[in-house]
Amino acid sequence: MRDVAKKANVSIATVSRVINGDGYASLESRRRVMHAADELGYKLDARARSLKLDRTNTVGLMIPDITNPFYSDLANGVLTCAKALGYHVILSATDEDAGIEREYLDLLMENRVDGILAVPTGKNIEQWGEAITLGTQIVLLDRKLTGLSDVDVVLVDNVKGAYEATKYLLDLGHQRIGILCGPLSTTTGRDRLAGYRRAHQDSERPIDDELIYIGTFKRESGYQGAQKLLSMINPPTAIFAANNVLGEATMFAAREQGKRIPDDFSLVLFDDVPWASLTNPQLCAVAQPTYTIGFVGMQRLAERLQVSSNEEAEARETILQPELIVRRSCAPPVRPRN
Amino acid sequence: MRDVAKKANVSIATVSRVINGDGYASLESRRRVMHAADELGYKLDARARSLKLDRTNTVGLMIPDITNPFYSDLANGVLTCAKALGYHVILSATDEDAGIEREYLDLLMENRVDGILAVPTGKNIEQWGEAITLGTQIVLLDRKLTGLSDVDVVLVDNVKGAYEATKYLLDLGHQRIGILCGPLSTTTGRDRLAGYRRAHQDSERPIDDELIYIGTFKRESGYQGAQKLLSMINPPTAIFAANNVLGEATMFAAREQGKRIPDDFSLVLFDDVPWASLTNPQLCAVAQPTYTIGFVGMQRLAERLQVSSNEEAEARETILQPELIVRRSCAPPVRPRN
DNA sequence: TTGAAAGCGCTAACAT
DNA sequence: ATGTTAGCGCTTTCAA
Repeated sequence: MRDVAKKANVSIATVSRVINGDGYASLESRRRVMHAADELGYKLDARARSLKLDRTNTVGLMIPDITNPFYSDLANGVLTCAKALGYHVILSATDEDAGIEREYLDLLMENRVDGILAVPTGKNIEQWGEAITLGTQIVLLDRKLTGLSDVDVVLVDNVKGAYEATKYLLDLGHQRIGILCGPLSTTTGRDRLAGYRRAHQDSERPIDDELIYIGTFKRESGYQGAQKLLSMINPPTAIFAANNVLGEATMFAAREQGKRIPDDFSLVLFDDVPWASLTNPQLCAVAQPTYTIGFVGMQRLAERLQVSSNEEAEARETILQPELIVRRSCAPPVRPRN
Repeated sequence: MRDVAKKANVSIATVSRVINGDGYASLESRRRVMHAADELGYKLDARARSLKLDRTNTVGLMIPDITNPFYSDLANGVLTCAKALGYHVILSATDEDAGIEREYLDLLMENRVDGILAVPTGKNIEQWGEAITLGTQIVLLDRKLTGLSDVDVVLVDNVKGAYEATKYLLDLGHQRIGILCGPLSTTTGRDRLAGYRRAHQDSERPIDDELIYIGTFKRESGYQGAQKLLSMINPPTAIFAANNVLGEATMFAAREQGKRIPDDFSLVLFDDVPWASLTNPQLCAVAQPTYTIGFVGMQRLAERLQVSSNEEAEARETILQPELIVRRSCAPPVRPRN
């Protein structure tokens, strides 16, 4: 900047003004500065500016796994909205690991991002609380953090989605419905299980606890869970997989055991995927407004940042609606048991 | 930091030393500083530090589309390696748009990222050249930039992959093989077409130019291209889709036209996807070491950053091998024509 | 072992 | 319309 100023025969203040299109500057200075700037290949230093202005125009985004289409679609929503609003985003993948999550949280705070969007692991409630206390602007996506009010959150009605999926299976006549569930440290894990339970209650059907497999949201867990359920002496006639990865894993497990869908058992996923209608059979799933979660989350965060210095904006909870997409992977049980 | 110093009754220099575990500091000061620091909820300011140290430990990553499993897997490789090496990454999606790419390039440079990893659109050769001239450390992924030597690049042997896919179809007896190709502004577009051509030459089969559909790597393009090819009077008996999205779109187009795979036409994709073996039929594809491209790319960049100030490290080109995965979507043509 | 002070590149208040 | 200057939070040389 000094160099540009020298070359253009003006002060660095003028250079600053020209660069920012801000204050006054004569046409002549403007021309000279511009010229000198690209002669020298000058690029503004965003760090220095942010140090002065106390804002980085950067937000942090933490998701469990970028290769899961749910999260990558969600991230896409964030990126798109962020771009429109002039923010850029530092992305980090936590792999559902509490340690990694803490590490990234620190990192983002050290970089003084303007705000953070996160699908939290659920295992660092205290740290998140601390971050909020320190004044960090946070919007949670997809999952809540129990005990942490005071945070904006954008999510889907998981109880409802799971309820409808389970109800659909029950109405088809299934008596033994297995569930491949995520960790109970997450609200998505808990709520989807709750929906499953409530549907049974409302239909006055008992639940065999053997049919509830609680693991993680990852492939291996789904695979093991599906194997276990499918090889029971009295196996379920339907399986509800609590996310897309678990559902995919179930398909593989079924193939290996030579089980046919929906002949041998019906399958519903929570979380639809683009290729669900290309599989054999086409997959019945609870669709979520994935992209929207990210997009709206970024909007909320931006709104918070506008009023930041004002009084504490009170926490808002945005709940989006899931939708059951019926496809061919579900059918009445062949040998219904009573 | 000043506050911490005050509270601990030491100078800010000492605080700095303690925080960095660097220089000398008495056990007593160390203790006092640590105490004061977390009493006050002190967090180092990475921006200020980077300003001083002239390095940000941040790299930029530019990919066309995060929802494409190829790029998200690649990004995953980058993230994983970056984490291991202590870098964090600013992610941006260009949507194959030259303007957006330029914008992000500027942004990353303004933020003084230590280096940039990019799957370039191919439309901003000049800007990339300029960035390099200005001393930015760059590693290109998946695609080269013609006319730009001097850049590290990590990619797959696209000619070979396309050659093998096409050869496989030719050997099955197909005489009319359609190709859904990406933009020729990208080396992936050009090279995959080149492989297709060379396979024909080597087998001494003519190519009907009507069968070559050059579009973009996006869904709509694939859909239109597939529709066009499939509704020809003398349609191809096989289609080679130059990426996974194009292949997926072809499946949808085929379904709408009531065409069966592989009965009515065979299908091969460039770029395997996780669910390729769950579709009906299972999809034959050219698999790429996607994650590795990202991982190795980040490694290369880190290596460059180590020697940066030394003499110019000369550009290295890393070429990984693709592999044809034979699955059920290919079969001999039903009515081979001569 | 510790402190004082310069300077990284920028913006903005103030002075001209 | 333009220039001078303080200061954002940090590291590091130099001196004590």
